[in-house]
Amino acid sequence: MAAPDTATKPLRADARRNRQRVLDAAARCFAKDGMQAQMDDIAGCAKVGVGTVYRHFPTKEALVRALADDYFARQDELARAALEVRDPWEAFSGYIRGGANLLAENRALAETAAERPDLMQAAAFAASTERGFFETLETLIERAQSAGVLRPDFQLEDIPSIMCSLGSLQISRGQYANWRRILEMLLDGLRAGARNELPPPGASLPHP
Amino acid sequence: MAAPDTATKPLRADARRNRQRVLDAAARCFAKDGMQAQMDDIAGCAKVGVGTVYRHFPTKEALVRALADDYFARQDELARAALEVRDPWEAFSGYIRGGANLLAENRALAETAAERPDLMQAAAFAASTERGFFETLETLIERAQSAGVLRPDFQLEDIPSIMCSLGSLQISRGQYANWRRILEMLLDGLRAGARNELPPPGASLPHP
DNA sequence: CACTATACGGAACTCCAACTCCGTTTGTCA
DNA sequence: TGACAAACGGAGTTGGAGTTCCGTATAGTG
Repeated sequence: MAAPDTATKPLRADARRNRQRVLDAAARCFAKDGMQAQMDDIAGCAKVGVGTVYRHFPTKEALVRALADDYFARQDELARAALEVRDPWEAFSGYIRGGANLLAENRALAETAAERPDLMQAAAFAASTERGFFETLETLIERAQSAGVLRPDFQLEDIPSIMCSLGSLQISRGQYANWRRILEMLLDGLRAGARNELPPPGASLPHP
Repeated sequence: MAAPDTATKPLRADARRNRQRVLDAAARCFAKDGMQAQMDDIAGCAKVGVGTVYRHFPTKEALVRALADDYFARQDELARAALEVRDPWEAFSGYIRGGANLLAENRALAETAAERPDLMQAAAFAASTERGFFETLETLIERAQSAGVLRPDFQLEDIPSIMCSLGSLQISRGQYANWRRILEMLLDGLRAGARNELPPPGASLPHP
């Protein structure tokens, strides 16, 4: 899936510059208006014709996808940075907070997470550098669980769900201003020792 | 805000029947396809012409609003029923579970909660019977907090946010199948005794 | 300084989904 | 049962947003 011919030829200088302007404009417009943002507006915002937008990104979806790639590259950075944090709970919860903040800044991606999880998932897998993004998350989870600070029944798949949940509170800028409170309450529920913990999913014994 | 002239004239028998068929069809279509559902499809599903749909509901939004009214009437019922439950935690958490299930059954309302909270709020206020819906929720919260089973910093406004969050996981039927797990973990975080509780919002002293 | 491939701009096109209109049908009531 | 207001059906209209097309402009090259 990695680009088979990334070296298809270096872009002309103006083309490279415009491509970036379009990306920046798209980020701004999508952050502000969500998927409502219109291609013409993005073009205008980038001070470029619509045609130029379409030369670089053949469809609106392709443009969103490009932003999603960028987003997951940052998520990946956050997760890696969290690996450096000593305290396993701070590492885990710090990543969750940071990731949620990142999503909170882009309304269109919050919408996409709810409506097109497939697209987000594809972008998430593409974000992998040498070590996969999800593997990094898995490590954060395992560390926190081994340290006994994260409930043992927490699973990797819970992370996208949590992000999507919190993201949905961002779609309507203004209402639901309390999303951080909700997140903190949820985090309290994720700590080991919360009432209704179940045994970890696939294991009946701890590591021998 | 209650209908000023509900008695504008009794509908003709066929009109009354068709109105109901449209509502039923809309409920089905919106539940299945979310806001993507098309007016023509709804008409077809109700075995009725589009014109008939529009005679009863002048816009798509009006149709959604009618469903939202119905939805909040049920939410109201749930909340009242919860008042009858002895155990204050069961009452509170039972309502939350029931309410989330209700929203989970209607994709379009889950989308609307995220995108048009204003519309949902209006419908929620309209749901009031003699006792307001939100007052009932407030009572559930206070009872649980007085009993020391719900964290004292939990607020009424957290309920719509929680519903919206969980609802967003329903928008893409299929992905995010773990929403009930997320809810249970969140509920664990809502119980009194969770780590990072803050003092209740407006009070520095308990009731004297 | 030509010359050409590459890129640009934005008017025009297309498609789709909400909504309208009007000729036809049907319930109601005297 | 006849008359008429109320309701119906669905082809057609409208508007809006994504996408295309092509004449013009410009970066890169010999």
